[in-house]
Amino acid sequence: MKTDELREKYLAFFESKGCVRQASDVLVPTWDPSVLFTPAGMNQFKDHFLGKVKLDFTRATTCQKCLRTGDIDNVGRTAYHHTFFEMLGNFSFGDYFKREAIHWAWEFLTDKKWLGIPGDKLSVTVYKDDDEARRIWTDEIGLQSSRVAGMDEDENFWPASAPSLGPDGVCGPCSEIYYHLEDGSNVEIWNLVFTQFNRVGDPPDNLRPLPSQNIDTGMGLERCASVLQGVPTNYHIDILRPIVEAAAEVTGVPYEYKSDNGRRLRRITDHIRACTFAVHENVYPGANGAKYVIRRLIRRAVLDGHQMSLREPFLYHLVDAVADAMKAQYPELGETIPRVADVIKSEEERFFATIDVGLDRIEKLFDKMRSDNTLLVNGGRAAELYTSYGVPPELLQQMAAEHGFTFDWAGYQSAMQTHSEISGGEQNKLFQTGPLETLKETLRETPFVGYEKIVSEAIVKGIVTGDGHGDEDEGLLLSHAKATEVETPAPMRIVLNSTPFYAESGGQVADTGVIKGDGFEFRVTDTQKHAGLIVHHGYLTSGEIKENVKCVATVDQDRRDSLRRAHSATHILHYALQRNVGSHAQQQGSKVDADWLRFDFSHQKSLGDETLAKITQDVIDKIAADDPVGCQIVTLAEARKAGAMMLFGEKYPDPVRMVSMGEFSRELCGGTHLDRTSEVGSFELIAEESVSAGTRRVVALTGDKAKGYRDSILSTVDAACKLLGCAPGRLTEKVMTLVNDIRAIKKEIAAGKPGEHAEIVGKEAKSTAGIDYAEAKAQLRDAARALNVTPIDVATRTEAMLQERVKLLEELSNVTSGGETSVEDLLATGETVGDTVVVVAETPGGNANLMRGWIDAMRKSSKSPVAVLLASIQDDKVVLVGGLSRPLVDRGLSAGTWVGDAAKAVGGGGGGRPDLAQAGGKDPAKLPEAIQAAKAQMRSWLS
RNA sequence: GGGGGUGUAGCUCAGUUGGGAGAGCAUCUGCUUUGCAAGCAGAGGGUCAUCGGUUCAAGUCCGUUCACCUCCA
Repeated sequence: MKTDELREKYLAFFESKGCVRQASDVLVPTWDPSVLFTPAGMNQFKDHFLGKVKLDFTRATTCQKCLRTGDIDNVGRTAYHHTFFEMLGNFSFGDYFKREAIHWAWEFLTDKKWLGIPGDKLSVTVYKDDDEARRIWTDEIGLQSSRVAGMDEDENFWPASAPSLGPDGVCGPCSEIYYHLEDGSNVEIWNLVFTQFNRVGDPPDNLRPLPSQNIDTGMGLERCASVLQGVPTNYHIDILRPIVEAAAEVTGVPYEYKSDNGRRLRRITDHIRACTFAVHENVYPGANGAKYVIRRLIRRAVLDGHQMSLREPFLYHLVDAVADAMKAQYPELGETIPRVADVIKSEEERFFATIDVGLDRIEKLFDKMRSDNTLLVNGGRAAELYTSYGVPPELLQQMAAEHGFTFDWAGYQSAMQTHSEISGGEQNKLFQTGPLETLKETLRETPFVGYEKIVSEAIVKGIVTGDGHGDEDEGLLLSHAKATEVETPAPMRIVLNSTPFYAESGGQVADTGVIKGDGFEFRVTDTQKHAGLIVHHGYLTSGEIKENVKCVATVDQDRRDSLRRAHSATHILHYALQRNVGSHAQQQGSKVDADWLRFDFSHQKSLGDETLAKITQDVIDKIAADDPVGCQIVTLAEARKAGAMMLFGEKYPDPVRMVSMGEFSRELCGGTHLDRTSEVGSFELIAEESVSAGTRRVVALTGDKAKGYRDSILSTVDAACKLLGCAPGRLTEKVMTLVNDIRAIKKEIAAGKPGEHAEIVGKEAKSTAGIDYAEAKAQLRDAARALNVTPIDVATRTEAMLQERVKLLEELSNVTSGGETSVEDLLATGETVGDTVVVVAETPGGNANLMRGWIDAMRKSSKSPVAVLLASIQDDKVVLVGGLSRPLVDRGLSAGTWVGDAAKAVGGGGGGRPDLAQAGGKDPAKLPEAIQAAKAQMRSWLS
C-alpha cells in the first residue's frame, strides 16, 4: 500500500467515526512558546484538552507533520528514527473514550476494507494497573491474554512515570500496538493515550479522575507504511526511497543498505526533508531557537557529505526530490523550491568555509601533538575547537585517525557536558499553572473592544499580585487590594471582562493608560496577552479595588495614536519593500513602538542608498495619496482570494482580520491602524542594517518623531556648515579635506618635514535656508562616514577636529622652529669619554619619532661608539630617547636604565631595549638637572 | 538568553614581560623577459573595530560599545 493511500484511508476511516478532519498544523508553531517545533499530533489541540477554548467539535483526526531532535543520534542508524515525520492521530475532547479508541484502532488495522492486517501479527501492551483496557483487549476484541502485556509506568503512562515522578496535572495510561516482523522482532506502530487523571501531589492516592476524559492517539505514518510495504526500514518506503536515491546520485555514492555511507545517505534524507519543510515555513538557519536547530540539521548532513569526500554544496539539489516525494499531501512545497534551495545552499557554503578554518586549527593541533610526542587527541581541546570554531568532533576524529592519533571521546563528552551546564537555559513547561491559568479557565478569552473605542466600561474580574517576571513567583489571586502610601507601589495585574487596551502582540507594543472605578485608580503601564487572556500590568495609585466592581478603562490616546501611525506605516513600508526589492522581501519580524518601527525582512545583501531613497519616496507618496484604511473580518479563503499577504509559520485564526489600504496593501493583522494613510504625517528611514545572514533590518520614524529627526538633520548640517564656512552642498567635500589634512599634518610631524596647509574654513554663503533636505541628508551621511560617527554627531566632531588641527599645526611649527637639527652638529657637541662619544642634549621641536631617527643616523655616521640621549618638551611633558652603539651594549650597558634613571629627575620613568629606549617626565623645569645626571651617569659607566 | 572566539594595509594574516607597526599576495613605477601564480629593484597604501581607563609610554593590560564567527538552551 502506498503511503499516500494509507494516510488518506486513516483520515477517511476516522471521519466515518464522526471525527472532524483538521489540516496539519504548521511545523513551527509561533503561537506556542513552549515548543520550537510541533512535536506531536496533539500539539494543536492542547487548549482543547484543557477546556480553555470553546469547542466547535469534540472529535478530530489529523495527519500532522512533526519535528523532534531528541533521537537525532539514532537517525540513519536505526530503521525507524526520524527528526521529521508524519503522525496520524485521532482525538476526543470529552467525547468517546477508551472503549471506542481501542475498538476503532483494531477495526482500522485488521478490517479488510481498511488495512486488513492479520490479527495474529499484532500484539498490545497496557499499563499494568489499567484493568479496563486489558479487559477490552481480551474480552471484547478477543486477544489472547498472552498477547496483552502489562507494563510499568515508565513505559505505558503519559507523561512517562507521571504517577510517581510527576508533573502534576492531566495524565493517563496508554496502550501500545505492536506489529510482528518476519525476523521475530516487534515494531510499535500506534500509541493510544487515555487521558483520565489529574495528578495532585505525590503518591499514594494522588490520581483523581478527570471530569472530562480525552483520547489522544498517534500512529507513525512512515513506520506503518514500512510494515505494510514489507521493507526493512522506513527509508525504503515509497515516499522516502526516491530521496535516498536522489541523495546517492547527488553525492555520487551508490546506496548500500548496510554500509556507513548507507547510514549517511539515510541521515541526509531525513535532514533535508526536515529542513525543506522548516525553511519553507520561513525558519532560516541561524544562531538561536528554531533557527539553530535547522542550522544543526543542515550542518550534520553536510558533514556526512564531507566525509563522503564532497567539498561543495550538494544538499540543496535535494529540495526538488523532497517536494516531489511529498507533493500529494503538501503541494505548497513546490511553490518555494528556489527560495528554499537558495537558503540551504548559502548555509552549506557557510559551513564549508567554517570547515576550512577548522582544518587550519586541526593542523596546528596535530603539529603541537607531534612535537609533544602525544597520540591521544585531548577531549577538552576537541570540545574547545568545536564550541569556539565549530570544528565537528566527527571530522576531527576522522582526521586524527588518518594521522595515526586516537581520540578521547569520554573527555570530549564530559567537556561538552560542562559547557552546556555553564550555558544553562530554562526548561520549557509542557503545561503552565498559576493564577492566570485559573482565571483563564473561567474567563476564557478577554473580548478586545479597542478597535472601536479607547474608553469603555468594564468589570474587574481578577486581581493578581506581582508582575509575573520572577521565575518562581507566579503571584497570588486576590479578592481585593488597597493602595499603599509608598514611593514605589507594588506591581499588580488586573483582568477585566472586556478591555480597550491592546496587549503586546504581532510586534505592536502594549497600550498604557488608566482604569478608574468607584474610589480607586489603577495605572496601566503594560498590557500582555496570556493565551487570549488580556492582562493589565501596573499599580494602584489610590483607593481600594475589589473583584466584580465596575470601572472605566481609558487608553492613553497620544500613545495609541503614535502606535497607529507606526503600524500603518509598517504596512506601507512592507508594500514599498516588495515593490522595490522584490517579492522575496518578506517580513521576518516587526516591532511597532510609539512613532518608531523596526522591520526585518528576507534579503541577501544591503540595500543601496538609491533603493532606500526609492522606498522612502514610495511610502511618502502613499501617505500623500490619503488612501482609506479599512479592516474587515473575512474567512481565510476569502483573504487568500483577495491576495492578502500571508506569512509562513503564522497560525491564523479563521475567520481573520484583514487590514487593507487603498488598493495597494492587504495584510492579515490584529493591530490598531489609522483611518487614512495621510495621518502617518511624516516618515523617515533612519537605519538599514543586517540582523543575521539573509535578513536585513530597517528602522523608521513617523509623526512628530520623524519631523524631529528631520529638524535635527537640518540643524546639524547648518551647524557643521557654519563651522567650516561652506555651502551645504560641499559639506562632505570639506569634511574629507579636513580629515585628509589632519592625516597629512600628523605624518609631517612624525617625519619632521612640514608642508603647505591652506586655511580650511571658507567664506562661502553661510545661510542654509531653503536647502534641499534629501541633499542635506546625503551630505551628512557621507560626512558621517568619513568621520566615523553617527550623523547627529557630525557638527560636534567637526568642531573637535578643527581644534585638533590648530593644535597639530602649532606642534608642526615647533618641530622646525628650532632650526634644522643637524646630526653632525649634535655629534660635534659630544664629549669624548675613552673611545666613546657621549651626546646628551635638548633638541627643541623634536618628537619621539624624529629623535629615534637622529639617534639611528648618529650611530651610523660615527666611526666610534656613541651614547646618545636626546630630550625635548611637548605639551608640558618631557620626552627622552636614548640609544647606544652595539659595542656599548655588548659591554653590558643598558639604554633602558640610562634613560629611566634620567627620567626620574623630571618626575617620570621609562625603559625599553638595551640599545634603544624611551622615557617621559612631567616636570619640564627640571630638564637641565636630568641632562646633568645623565651625563654624569654615562661618564661613571664608561670609566 | 548564556559560554567561547575574532576584529591590524585592498585581501590572507604575523606581532613575545607594554618601549621603532610587519610579511605574503594585490596595486603603482622602473628594469628584465615572449609563456601558465613570471623574475629583479623601488614606491604608495594603516584613526591597529569603537569609546573610556591605567602608564612617562598601549596594537599589546583593564573596562565599554559595535560587528562577525561558533557552541549550548
